[in-house]
Amino acid sequence: MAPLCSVFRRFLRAEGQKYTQERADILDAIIALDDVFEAEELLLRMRSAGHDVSKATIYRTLKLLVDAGIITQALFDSKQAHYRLIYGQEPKHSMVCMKTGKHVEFTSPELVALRDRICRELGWVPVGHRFEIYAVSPEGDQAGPESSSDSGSSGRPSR
Amino acid sequence: MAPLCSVFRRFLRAEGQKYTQERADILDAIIALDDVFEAEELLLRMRSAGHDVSKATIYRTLKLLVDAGIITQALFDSKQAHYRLIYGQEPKHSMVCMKTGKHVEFTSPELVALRDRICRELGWVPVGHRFEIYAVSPEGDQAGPESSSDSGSSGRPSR
DNA sequence: GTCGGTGCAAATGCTTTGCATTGAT
DNA sequence: ATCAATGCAAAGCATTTGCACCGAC
Repeated sequence: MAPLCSVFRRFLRAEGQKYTQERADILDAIIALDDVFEAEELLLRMRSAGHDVSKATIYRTLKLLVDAGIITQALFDSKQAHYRLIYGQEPKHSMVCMKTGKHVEFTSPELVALRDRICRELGWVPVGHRFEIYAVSPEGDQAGPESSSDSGSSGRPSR
Repeated sequence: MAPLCSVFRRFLRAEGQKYTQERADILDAIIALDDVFEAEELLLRMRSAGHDVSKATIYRTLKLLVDAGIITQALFDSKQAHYRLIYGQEPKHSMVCMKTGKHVEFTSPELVALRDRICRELGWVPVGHRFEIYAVSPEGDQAGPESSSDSGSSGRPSR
């Protein structure tokens, strides 16, 4: 089992906050999810697992988990916030399929190196970054070009 | 003068839509802005320039401009949508200062190369990408470490 | 026993939409 | 003339917040 609860607990203590049942349950649910997720989804899964929490608490706890460095936001091309576990994981990034909506996560040390170099050149100190690729997956490609008169424009997410 | 209006016009015609005064004014205002902007900001600037348009039209037109490949969304670490002109420009990315909130734009051909390689390795066809760096700018650094007991966590935007 | 946490419902704030009017083609 | 666009105000929706009660320390 992950040391994540201890990490969270430690973080909360340092902030003068409490480690409650709800917060523990939310963290457990996130670990069980093991993928990119959104607040609503988390709520539903917890509910069906018999661990009911209010939406407000979900949101409040997600914020804490982000601050604790345990999760981070991901998949920004959407109006809804998405999150992903990061603690103890190599930095991951998303590749999103423009045809099927499917997304896969990948890691890239080169990317970090590139980031550091760009920062150095500009005199900034790197803290973090976010990289998202929009592409067409093999499956989406097979599906053949679809309707929407979209062909002329440059690569941009369909939101 | 930019050929942007013709590009937009052509796009609209192809979609069976009309090139109206309002749409022309909005595009002009965006060109004049010459930076990352948000809907509200655009509205205000247009208003003070005597080109009043409704908020609804701003939003509707921004969507069209994105579809036309003329602008794109940017600066995702915020609850508000931000846009940036992209037509005819080298792909730009943002570096955001975690202390001052300042952001600068930069370009990076290496990044595109890296993206293409990652896609190739996974068998996907690249369409576009988005890269955002969170860092501390020289000015932010001088300001010295500030209050919020944040030091322990990994790099993540403060939202 | 103290604070801080939780749930609820109401409030926010950006963005979208329905509808009657206006305007581009 | 026709069909789409505009403006307005109302609706949506994810997220946040105020407040009374509850629970971790």
